[in-house]
Amino acid sequence: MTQPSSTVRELIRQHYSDLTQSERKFANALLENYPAAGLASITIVAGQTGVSTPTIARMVQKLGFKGFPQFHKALLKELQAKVSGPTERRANWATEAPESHLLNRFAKAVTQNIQTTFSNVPSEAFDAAAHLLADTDHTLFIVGGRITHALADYAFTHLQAVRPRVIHLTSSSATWPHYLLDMEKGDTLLMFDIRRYESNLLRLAELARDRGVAVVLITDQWSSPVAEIATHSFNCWVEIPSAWDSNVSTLMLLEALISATQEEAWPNTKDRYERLDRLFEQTRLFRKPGGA
Amino acid sequence: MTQPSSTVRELIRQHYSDLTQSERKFANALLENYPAAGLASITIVAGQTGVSTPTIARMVQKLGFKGFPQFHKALLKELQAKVSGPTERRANWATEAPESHLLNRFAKAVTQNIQTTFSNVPSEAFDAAAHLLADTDHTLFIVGGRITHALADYAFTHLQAVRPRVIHLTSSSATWPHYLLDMEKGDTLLMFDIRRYESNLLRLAELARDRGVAVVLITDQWSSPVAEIATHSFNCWVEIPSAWDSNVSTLMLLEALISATQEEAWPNTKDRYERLDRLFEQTRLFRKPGGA
DNA sequence: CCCGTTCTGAAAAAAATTTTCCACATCGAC
DNA sequence: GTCGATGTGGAAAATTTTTTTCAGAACGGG
Repeated sequence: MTQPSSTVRELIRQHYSDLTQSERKFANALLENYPAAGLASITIVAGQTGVSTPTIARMVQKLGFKGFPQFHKALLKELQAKVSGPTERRANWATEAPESHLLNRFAKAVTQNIQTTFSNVPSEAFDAAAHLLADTDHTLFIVGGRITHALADYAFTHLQAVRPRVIHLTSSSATWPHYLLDMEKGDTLLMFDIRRYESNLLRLAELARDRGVAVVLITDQWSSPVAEIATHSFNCWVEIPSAWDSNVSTLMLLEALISATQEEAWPNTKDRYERLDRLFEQTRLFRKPGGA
Repeated sequence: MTQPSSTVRELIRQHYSDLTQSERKFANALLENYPAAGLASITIVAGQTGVSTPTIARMVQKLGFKGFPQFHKALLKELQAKVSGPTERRANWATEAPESHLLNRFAKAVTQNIQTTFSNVPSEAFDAAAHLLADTDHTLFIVGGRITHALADYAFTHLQAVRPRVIHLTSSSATWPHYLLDMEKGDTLLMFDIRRYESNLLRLAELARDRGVAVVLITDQWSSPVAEIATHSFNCWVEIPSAWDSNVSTLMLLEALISATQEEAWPNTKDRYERLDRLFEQTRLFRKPGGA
């Protein structure tokens, strides 16, 4: 993928690690509004980004251009090439894919799902659920089904960073009795169950409830039977034109919950986060963050 | 500007009868290559059209602009509007939640990420990557990092349903050499690496490439160093106002890739899907679908 | 906590762009 | 064929944009 005459977009990616904070500010702005954000005069571009003109000038030189005018011309050339290429005249400027491409059909369906999902989240239940997830006085158990196993894993990784006493039940239901042994009144069970609902998840939820455990359920728009038992349950719209279901909205709700949990637990867990950061530094397996 | 809300295109049509021969020359050139042909400097624009600078200057004044810079700005503004245009910015997201509720802030940030991500996917590379993932004559390896492990898992679960010969590398890098042993020329490695890029993933990618394996990378907007090596790489916008990154857009791109893969591989794998369905029925662990 | 390095933006200098002015060319009318 | 009106582009003037310079600020390492 290393081509001599690459697009400005590629040039930015290639040189991104060389860029300074202010320069990245412009790089990000340009990538987010490509190529329009780079086609005005250097003065205007700098003003819109909130940096000075020399910063822009220095950056385009790092990208390999002799000066801003050359950079400007390169962007323009790309724009022109796009028009003469596929004869579509009114094509989306920012998007390369034609309207009917799978990418666009997919984006449309998923955006719709996300909107519907969010419109249907009861905010009190959401806040209450976040409160449960942030309760470090009790243990938090997480479990998912066949497909949602990955989501449970994701939830576990993040919540474990936020708070102690988080346990991920492996998806093999044979091991669940062991975990049930340790569940106590006041604990919380975060559960994922989307269609092709799994009966052993329902059984687990029942047993957990009987032990005084609060159940937070993330399910699909048709609601898993676990919803009857759950303390709080949230519906995510998952349907896409495909043989399987999309979990984008599910992940989005999960992330929102994690975010709320973190916000709630922050005073208690800030130190925890910093310790985790230091631990990663020490292992030297991880590079510094890429940007802002 | 007499008409504040009319496009330059419309202005040209409106004033076309007032234009002189040379002026029409530029008008036609602009309409044919809109708006790129008007976004360079007046000198260049004039040169490309084959007329003099005063001609251009007089014409844009006839169109109602004070000068060429104003005309330039108007074109740019139209271009910019296109980017944010197709996205329906919903005024009220969650029906009941107040504007400032975390849910709404979150939805806003993530929607922005998704849009930008999709705008930046090169459709040819996407199709090519789907082709690689659908190639059942070779083995497909999947690997993720610390956080993206869950995404790799998700990808594995779905792709395994679509095609045979899919292998998920556990996130423990100690076991990777074993997998490398079995990698052969023509195989594909699907890799996730978002910031806090992991150096052992880079090493793995290098070794895989050396063995003739195609690397498909899903990374963040700043690009993992693996991108240098990858056959195809895709950038996902992951930034949210939080200490960690959102993987909603990442999952969305992944699902789109899975969807494309499935579409491509369908003739060969339809039977596989039906067999899988029957197997689930037989285990009796799963209930019938809940809805539509 | 200090020092050296790197980064950043205000302002001046340099280089362009845009505009204005004016002479020449073109065209149709008489 | 001459005249007047209109259209056109070369070149200078006015303006703006781009670049350079430099001093202060921010950052990171010891």
